[in-house]
Amino acid sequence: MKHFNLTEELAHDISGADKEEQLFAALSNAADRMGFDLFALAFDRRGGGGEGASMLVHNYPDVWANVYVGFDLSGTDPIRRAGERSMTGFQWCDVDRYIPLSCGDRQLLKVARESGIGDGYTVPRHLPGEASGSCSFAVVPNARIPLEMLHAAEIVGAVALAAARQLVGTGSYTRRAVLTERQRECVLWSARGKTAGETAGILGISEETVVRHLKMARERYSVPCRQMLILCALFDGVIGFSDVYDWWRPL
Amino acid sequence: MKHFNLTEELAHDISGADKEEQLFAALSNAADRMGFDLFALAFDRRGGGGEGASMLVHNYPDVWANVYVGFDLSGTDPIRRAGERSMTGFQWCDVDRYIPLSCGDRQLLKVARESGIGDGYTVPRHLPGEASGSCSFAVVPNARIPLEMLHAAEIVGAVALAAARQLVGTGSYTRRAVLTERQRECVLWSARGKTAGETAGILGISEETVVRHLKMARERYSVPCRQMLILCALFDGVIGFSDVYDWWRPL
DNA sequence: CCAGGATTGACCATTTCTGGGCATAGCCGC
DNA sequence: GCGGCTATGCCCAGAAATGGTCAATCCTGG
Repeated sequence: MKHFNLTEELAHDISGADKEEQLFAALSNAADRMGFDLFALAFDRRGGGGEGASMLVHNYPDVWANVYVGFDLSGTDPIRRAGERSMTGFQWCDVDRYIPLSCGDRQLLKVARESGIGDGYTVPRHLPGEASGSCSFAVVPNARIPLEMLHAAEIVGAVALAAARQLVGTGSYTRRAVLTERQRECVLWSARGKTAGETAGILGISEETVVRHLKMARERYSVPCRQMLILCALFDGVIGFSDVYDWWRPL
Repeated sequence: MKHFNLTEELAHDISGADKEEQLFAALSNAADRMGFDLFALAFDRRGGGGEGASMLVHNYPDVWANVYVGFDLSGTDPIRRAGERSMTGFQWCDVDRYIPLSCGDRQLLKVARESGIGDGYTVPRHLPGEASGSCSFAVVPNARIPLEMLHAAEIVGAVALAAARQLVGTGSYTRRAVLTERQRECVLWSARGKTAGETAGILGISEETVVRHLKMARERYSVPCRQMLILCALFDGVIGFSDVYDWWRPL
């Protein structure tokens, strides 16, 4: 029962944290008790009104933290990208099962290793339209990752993310723009690669009207171009991957 | 170590399932071993258009299943709604911490109880733009919910959802085209809403060259327009939502 | 060494998109 | 009814994207 009780205990500590410092202390203790050297919790809330909030709690080496923040690597971090493709935690050495690694990605991981970060385990969580976050536990280079603790890490990470969500606050969360049915249809066909003219034919309306719908949709999301309109709709779940999937998959 | 080993064992069984029947059997066994009477796993690929876009595996009483499906209660189900607002599993008796319960919601829960479904624990998971799902474990009315097994249920549920994702079909990524680093960068900035000219300034190269990279990238994916190029890159994990996140709702 | 790919740069004609404006009609809530 | 939202249609000017061709440099694998 050792591990089980440990998980309970750590989860309890973490969920009791009501300040960032307490969360740091609890996570620090948790990482240590589970046999990890490092931890990093990142949580981002995206409010519809634009006032987002985020939290970053970690004990990564300063060298790496400075590089990461300085070069704003969070945008291209392959670990973070993999987190968008997994429903469960994953080991970093397995990221290429989730996403392809580019040269730049490998370079980033290499620099991380040189900065004192070895293998790790990341627990990702997403709330569509509201927030995304991840909680990672890692060891120093060449150290053994405590495989028997990954399930504990999964629980502890999840609890930590829930705690972070509480701390960041769900208060003024407002749903973002909603598209009308017609707008949604136009965005969908646009995402499927149709031009305004083709979409007009499909929907049986004038091309000018399709253009108008897309124009209104762009205004709702306050984006200037079609690419971003489609991405916004995708993230909001207004359209889904599977809506578009079969249009380019058959190749 | 009993619970810990049990979790490992059940997780292994479930992740080994490669058919819906095997998943049913594994979940059935898991629920039983953890002290639950009932289980239900629902997985939805966004969009719902194509075949195999969703999965439902459960051993709920027929009475309830018929009512649920017949009246299409999934749309109003408070448990499901709560699942969209939680990053971790939750007990059904705590749903009002996540969402306000309307009279209709309470009525729905009451009918469920009369149909033989007591308290339960639901593990929700979301992948932005791709899928949402939940895995619930429940007991019959007036039975004690195995509180000491909730963490195990969290793990088992997550693993079951990951398995369902594999079965439904979008789980494993297949490498189609690979973009060069430069192409990837151009696609990324394009996804962030930059025009070829702006991207050129950012990358410090000529606009013509950016256009060329995007052209080559489109050819690799055999798509005619920028929208689909970006979607393909997103599908493949070449770029991620987080890569573009902060650009499409900047201020 | 040579073939092939990656990267860079340029030009052109055509299509498409974007941001303005304008107008009619229907529907819903106050 | 009035105001607001939605849907529809049209016009225009300028910006951007697309598809095609040509050419130079650099690097890597055979």
